[in-house]
Amino acid sequence: MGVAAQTMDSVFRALADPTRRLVLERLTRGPESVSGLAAPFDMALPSFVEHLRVLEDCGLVNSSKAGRVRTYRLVPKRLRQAEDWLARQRHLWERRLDQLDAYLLEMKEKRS
Amino acid sequence: MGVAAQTMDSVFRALADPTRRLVLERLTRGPESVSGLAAPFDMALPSFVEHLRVLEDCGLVNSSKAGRVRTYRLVPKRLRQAEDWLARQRHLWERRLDQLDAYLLEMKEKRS
DNA sequence: TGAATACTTAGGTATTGACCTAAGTATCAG
DNA sequence: CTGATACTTAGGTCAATACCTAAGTATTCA
Repeated sequence: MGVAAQTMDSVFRALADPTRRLVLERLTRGPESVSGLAAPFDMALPSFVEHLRVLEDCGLVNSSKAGRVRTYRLVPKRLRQAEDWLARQRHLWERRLDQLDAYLLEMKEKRS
Repeated sequence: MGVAAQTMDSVFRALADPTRRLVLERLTRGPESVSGLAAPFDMALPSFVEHLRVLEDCGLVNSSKAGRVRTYRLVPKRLRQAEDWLARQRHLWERRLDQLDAYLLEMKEKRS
């Protein structure tokens, strides 16, 4: 059925940080090294690398090392799973828009 | 342009907990009271209410109190913003599928 | 080979998150 | 008006997160 809850936990958790989201956005322009990814951020390298570890642990990216350079790239699968959950929720929510209508009506009544 | 980063932070953070996701799923069946939402969970009420606070603080739900009963309901806006971010990312990622192809090719080479 | 580069490891601090128990307030039902 | 109900507040523990500095290892290049 659904994706394991722990997977969803770790993916949403990873997305809940602006540094990590910016890294993902950067990677949409192509693979990049650790120092290349770190450059825009005013943060000690070990701290930044920890963000990369979070992204890799949850499967949003992967990496490989050639010589002394480690290169990161996107892995679409997890992001798609997260999007699927959200899309399914939104679908269900919209079937419940009558709730919202009821709420708006209630607000209108309060105002008058 | 985009939604404020802090908003995205708090929404993804809220989604990164299985209890909170289950609450959202429950609310797609309609508004519900605190105790009604809490019933399925083996958790002290104050702990559970804290989850509701997180959901309300980030705008995924709202609540109103009538007498001694507080009722929660979904608010679609934030979820849609989160979905939009993910959809945009996925779109960009897919335009980069050549990266993935390159990676898969690399793996194939390693295996041989 | 020796210095520079690109991470990596080790370990420390401060805040936040997820839970708990105990006790409080506000409403409603009889 | 009294007890039960439905939260709410107060405060405490424990683990995880997001940073840091300092020092290490592994490559590459002159």
